[in-house]
Amino acid sequence: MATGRTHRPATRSRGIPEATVARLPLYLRALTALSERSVPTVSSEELAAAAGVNSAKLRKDFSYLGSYGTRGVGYDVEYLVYQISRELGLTQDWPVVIVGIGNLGAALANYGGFASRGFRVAALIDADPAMAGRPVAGIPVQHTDELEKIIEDNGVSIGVIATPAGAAQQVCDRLVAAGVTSILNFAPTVLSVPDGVDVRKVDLSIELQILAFHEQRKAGEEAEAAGSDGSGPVAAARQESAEQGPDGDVPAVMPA
Amino acid sequence: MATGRTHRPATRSRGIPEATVARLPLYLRALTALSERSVPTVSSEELAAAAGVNSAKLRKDFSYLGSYGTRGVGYDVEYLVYQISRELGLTQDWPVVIVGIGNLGAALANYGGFASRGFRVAALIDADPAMAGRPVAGIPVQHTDELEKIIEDNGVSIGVIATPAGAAQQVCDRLVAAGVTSILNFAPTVLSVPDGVDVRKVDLSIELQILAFHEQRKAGEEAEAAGSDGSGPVAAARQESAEQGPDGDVPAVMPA
DNA sequence: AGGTGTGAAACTCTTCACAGCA
DNA sequence: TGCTGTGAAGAGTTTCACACCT
Repeated sequence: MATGRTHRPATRSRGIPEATVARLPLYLRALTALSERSVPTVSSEELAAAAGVNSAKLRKDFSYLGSYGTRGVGYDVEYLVYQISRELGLTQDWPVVIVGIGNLGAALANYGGFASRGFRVAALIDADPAMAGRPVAGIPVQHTDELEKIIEDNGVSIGVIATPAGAAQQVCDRLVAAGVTSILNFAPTVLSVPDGVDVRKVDLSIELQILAFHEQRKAGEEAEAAGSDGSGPVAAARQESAEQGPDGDVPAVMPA
Repeated sequence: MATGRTHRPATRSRGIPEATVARLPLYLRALTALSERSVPTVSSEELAAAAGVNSAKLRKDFSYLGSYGTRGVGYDVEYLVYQISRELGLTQDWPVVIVGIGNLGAALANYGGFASRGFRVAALIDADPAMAGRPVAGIPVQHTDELEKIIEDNGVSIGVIATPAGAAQQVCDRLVAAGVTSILNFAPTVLSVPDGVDVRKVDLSIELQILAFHEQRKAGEEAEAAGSDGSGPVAAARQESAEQGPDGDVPAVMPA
């Protein structure tokens, strides 16, 4: 890793594993659906199925949060929704700005999944003066010149970058300088940020490339398997099938 | 683990770890940039920096592909581009269909990153009859009724779902029935697919929730730290900062 | 010298399997 | 009885550190 020294002696055991954190939103989504159907309790087995994980993993994940279940019964849906929301920090309001209002930025602005969690789109920002003032998803687009003012006035700490790759680092620098400490990056570039700033990235073409890898392997195996196993083509077999591998791992910190 | 493997003692040692596969596109992007600047060779250190990983990891990753470097020198850029492309299956053409042409679907259709890899948008499909015939990114949108025909005529094995959550499973079923074996899902739902079909998902709000978790933790630590360490506010401290955790892990299989 | 390739150690995450409580 | 909570085993991933080649 970069410089660091690793272990943090102190900071106590608030240690929820990253892998667990990444699944909490999944559980939350499943729980919200149950809540809307007024289901009072769920077993780890049922909830795991709804979230698409196995029950042992789910129970282990929840064990990091505390003992919120009842043996012999299961989990109280409403209570769990609250606990997970709190753990994820969704009980507070998070103003976010979206920079780069092309198709993707517009899609993000219109995406209902944000508002339903604690996220509020505080502003849309674009470098194109022609966009300024035009409303997208009911929010008027503002010019990049206003970026710093917007961040400060709204106390924004989370920024979404949906600009072309070429503009991303520059936008990122300005966001960070203005006080943003978490960035969700859709531009296909590695962003360099100072220590203390989190970056997560979503790269559409990377996901497709991973699929292509597996797709190619299937084709190869298929050809190779001709004859080795006489039991029909696809066969039934194990559930589980498609786990999404360790995907991510975005370093985000870049040593000059 | 995606679908397939597992069983089958045979299939020989073509085993590239998932974590490595997930990083190959990152390396490829960095290498492509170097290639465009006509850089002939790179060291693991330089390339790692450009891709945002550390050099030991990069060398280990490449070691799974073979010994493509030269000790004391580094890696030949063009050669590596080719080897990685081949490994990912990008030396062949992958026709893909995008289903659901809202803002997000349109963004995907317009995304240049696809064509520049081996992906070709074979068709855009939407359920809204009013969209039919209208061109998006130069490609006319076709109605959902045509889905099966399009898949078959074009030999499509990769499908992208950008529909609302409610329609996703149905679309998924039709894609699979028509022969698609890899799906990239943008709808916030767990998709149920038969064995042998890969699903990767991208959920915008999940990424934001993970950022919120860390953001909240930062705020907490900051408050808690007041006084414990006299050296200025933010301090240097842990480098580490922004690794994108084990993010993914999409189960994709959903019972009932 | 300079930088790759790689065993081995360290760490993280997942799965097992069962004790223990409602 | 039924299902949670969890120690322990197992699998996968990252990092170390150095032998080895150019």
